[in-house]
Amino acid sequence: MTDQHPSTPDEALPGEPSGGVRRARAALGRAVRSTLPGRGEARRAEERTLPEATVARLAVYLRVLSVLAEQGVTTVSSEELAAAAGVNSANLRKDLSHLGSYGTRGVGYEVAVLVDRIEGTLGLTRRLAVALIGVGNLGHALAGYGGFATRGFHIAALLDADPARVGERIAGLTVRHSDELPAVIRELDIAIGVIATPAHAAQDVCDQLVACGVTSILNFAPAVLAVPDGVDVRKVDLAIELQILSFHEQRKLRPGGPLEDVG
Amino acid sequence: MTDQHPSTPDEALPGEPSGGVRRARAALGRAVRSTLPGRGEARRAEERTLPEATVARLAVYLRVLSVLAEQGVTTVSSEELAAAAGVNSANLRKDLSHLGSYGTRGVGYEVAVLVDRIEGTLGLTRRLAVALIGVGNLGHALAGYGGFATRGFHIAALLDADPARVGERIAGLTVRHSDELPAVIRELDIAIGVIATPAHAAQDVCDQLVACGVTSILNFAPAVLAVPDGVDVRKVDLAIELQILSFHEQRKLRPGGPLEDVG
DNA sequence: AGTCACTTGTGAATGCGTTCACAAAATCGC
DNA sequence: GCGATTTTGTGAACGCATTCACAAGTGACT
Repeated sequence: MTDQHPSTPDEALPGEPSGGVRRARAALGRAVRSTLPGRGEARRAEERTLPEATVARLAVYLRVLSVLAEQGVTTVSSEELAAAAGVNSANLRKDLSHLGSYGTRGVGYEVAVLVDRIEGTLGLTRRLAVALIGVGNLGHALAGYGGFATRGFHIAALLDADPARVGERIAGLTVRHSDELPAVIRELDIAIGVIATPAHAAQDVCDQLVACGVTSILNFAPAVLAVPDGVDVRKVDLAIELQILSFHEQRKLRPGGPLEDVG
Repeated sequence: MTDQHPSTPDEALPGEPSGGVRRARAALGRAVRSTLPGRGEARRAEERTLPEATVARLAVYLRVLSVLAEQGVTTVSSEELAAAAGVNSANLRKDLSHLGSYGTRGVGYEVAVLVDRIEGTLGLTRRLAVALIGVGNLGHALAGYGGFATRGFHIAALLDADPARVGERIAGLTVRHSDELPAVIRELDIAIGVIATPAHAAQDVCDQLVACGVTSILNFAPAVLAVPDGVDVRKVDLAIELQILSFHEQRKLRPGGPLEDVG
């Protein structure tokens, strides 16, 4: 049935559902107060609260737009862009309208403008420093993964608790011991922590990150992390993704499925 | 939003059996309700369509329950389980109620029963065969990643388009050439395809998988896949996860952020 | 200028998912 | 047996997200 599952959580997942960002807010309606200066600025819209689902899709649009830009496309309609991103065009338009009015009726959107706006919105104009903790099987791959560096991020430090791994050079970086985490965070101004440790170590590492002021964490360990309010955790869990697929796989085989309606 | 419990350090840390959660009550009562459904109709519920978000969470509950089971916990309340899984307890109860009525009022849920029900629902009783296409940086790590095999899955084949990689042995498997994909799928009864190729190759591989009858795909390539109805695609995109964190990171710095609530 | 074809931006409608709140079990103590 | 206590299961309320549908803006062409 479903073409494509959104994340989540989210997405969620889990994440949204997927996961999804666990963010704690003061739980009361719309904590959007802010400076509230009369009505003036039209560009205020870009900064205010964006629906979580929209943020996730903006990143997708950005990727598609980059490809289009490379191909020399300068203008794109919501219909085209939505198709390429695998979403409904009305949905896309509403997403973009949250950033302000950057399209031209009858024409479409200028690719370059859109790229700029989205990058600005996602805060990709400055490169955030990422620390990767856990240089095992998966962490090793992540360290070398080009996709990280391509846009807006750079891995600034690798850490591991295993003394045997400390000193190893991976992707131009030397692995340091986990004990140095606080120092590393301060020295390198780490904004994002990526946890790729075994599950049993994840909460510990997480606590350390939080204690050192890191408020954005990407967790690859198969564990549920508890964090205080104000800390964002996103979870990537391979086993869970497979299990979700397994569920649908099973459903396809079963009687009573989409095509069968017993009387 | 999602009500994440502030870092209660003694919550349910895997390594820490510190008092609290551990509950070892004797498993008596009507332990064997499952064979003789008291109300008769409970069987039906397990097959009906489950909300997508619920499926994703079931996988999380399963993981938490496994940890509890290892610790010798036999009974758990929705409140406890929800806390350990990072969700609202009413949400959890509703999720579980979709599988039927397997709790006992005034007592809670039997861990073992719940594990069984969830595994059954997710179709984890049979091990599905997974083919991994693309044995580059990330694919290599996935092949060796223990988390895959741990429950319900086994990687049955590795493939790559690069002749230089064909023949290499990874995690007990020999890498075969992508051209053999159709043969591999038939021979090994592949149910799930995992794509870990570069972005430009992903759609091609996807099309081949679909053409060979695979209807469940996990995509690690940074590309949007187009698939026909009836095919499930789940996407794991590291760059997008980081960009979402980046957005929230930026928001925290801005005036009007969550911490600025003073009059 | 006027018409036509096209596309954005957005109110309204709909659907989905989460949370609340409470009645209905179940157990325990007496 | 009965009331106190606990906890499930669920109807109802709520909030967020998606989709629909269309008015309004734009350019092209005559």
